[in-house]
Amino acid sequence: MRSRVRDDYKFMEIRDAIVSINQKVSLIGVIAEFDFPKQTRGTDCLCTLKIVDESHPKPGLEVRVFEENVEKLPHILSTGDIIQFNHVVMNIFRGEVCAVYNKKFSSFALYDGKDGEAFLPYQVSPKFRPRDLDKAFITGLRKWLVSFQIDEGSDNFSLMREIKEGEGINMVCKIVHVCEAAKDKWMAFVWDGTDARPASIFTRLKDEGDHPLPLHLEPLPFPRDVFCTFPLLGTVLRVNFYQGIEKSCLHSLNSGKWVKFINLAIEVDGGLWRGVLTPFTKLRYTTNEDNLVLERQRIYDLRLSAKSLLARIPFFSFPLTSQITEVDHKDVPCLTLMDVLTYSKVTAKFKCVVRVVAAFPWQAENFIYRGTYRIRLTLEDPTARIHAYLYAEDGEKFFGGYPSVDVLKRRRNVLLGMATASDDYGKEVEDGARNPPWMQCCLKSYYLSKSDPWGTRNYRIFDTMLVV
DNA sequence: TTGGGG
Repeated sequence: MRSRVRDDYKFMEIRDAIVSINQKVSLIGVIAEFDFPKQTRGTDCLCTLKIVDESHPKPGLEVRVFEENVEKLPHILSTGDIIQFNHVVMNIFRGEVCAVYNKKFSSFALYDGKDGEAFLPYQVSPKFRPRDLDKAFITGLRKWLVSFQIDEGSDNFSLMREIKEGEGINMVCKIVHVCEAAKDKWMAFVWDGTDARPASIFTRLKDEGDHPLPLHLEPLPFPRDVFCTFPLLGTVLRVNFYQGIEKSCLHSLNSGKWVKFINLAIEVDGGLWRGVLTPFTKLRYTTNEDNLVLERQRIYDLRLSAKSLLARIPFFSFPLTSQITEVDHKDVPCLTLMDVLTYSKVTAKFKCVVRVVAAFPWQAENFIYRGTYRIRLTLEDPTARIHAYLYAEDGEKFFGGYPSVDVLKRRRNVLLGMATASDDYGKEVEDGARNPPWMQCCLKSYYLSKSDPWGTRNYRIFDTMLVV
């Protein structure tokens, strides 16, 4: 009897636990992967995590934790943290071995990973009782973890430039910002140094007046000092949280940290890419020395070091086969719209490669108002969107004087990548999604009010000619 | 008891 009590307390290596089906065991391991709480069809909430130790570094053991509410589930701060389970039951579920945490008799304790020094858990379940024995195991795991590299097996991780709509994208990215974008609506901003593919635009230009194409997915524009912390090259993907899981996601997404997402959902909204963390998304262990992280940094460093005038052009505009514009200032290097947004002076001139994703007004006959060109264009590159105006003599230069409405319509259609048709009354209507071509343009920024130069900053296209 | 579905 005495020995059974002792056995109860002893940690089992994962290698031994997986052949102890239907037995109650105690385990301690490093969290290699975890997902976010979901309500089960029964009475409980569930979160699943995968633990590894030296005896079983891959693929790890799944532990399913059932608890009566989200609060009682483990709130994991980071993959790589250490978790201890007492009295979990080894089980076979759908042909796979796993450990099941039973709220009636199991307990857990969560500790910092390899960078931790303390033996005080940061979260424990009510039934947990600490013992001296735990410390030695925590120290051992922390030591082992220093040289541990996770084995990704055959899992495929997409670059930002490979994302497409659907569920189940795996990505390695750096968190560049996390904020409460609106009340109770949190958003993470992630980046891997590559450019997302331009998305088709499905909104109608005739709605542009009342419902303009958004410049960003966050409800309010950022203060400039936040933008200034964003990378200048590569797409920053906005990531939303599936309702109710923010609380368990947020603390594991810290700015500056590289993360691996498994099963990130990808949507397009207003022609902008959006990631969604769902209850089926998992976070996987990674370090700054991870091969996949190093690979992304190499790709980015290579982009940054390119010396050509076109070094910062969008990946998908290369090699700019459709030259629809000609610009003066040919010897000036191209910049990104994030360069433009974060430039240190209000008054400046730039050259960029962008797509025109919207125009207001959209009807060619309204481009000229009281004899003067006045059009607001929405410009996009992989880093940002801005409004830029085509005004007066700059419009004249752009459209080559004052051509007939038919010629203007044709040029607009090319510029915006749009098809039009006529309705039963001969009225022009838009036909289908738009896929605008890339164009080079010169941009100048200026202010409207000297008393508030940053608050009234505007952009205009200049020295640019449409040649279609 | 509960447990991703295709």
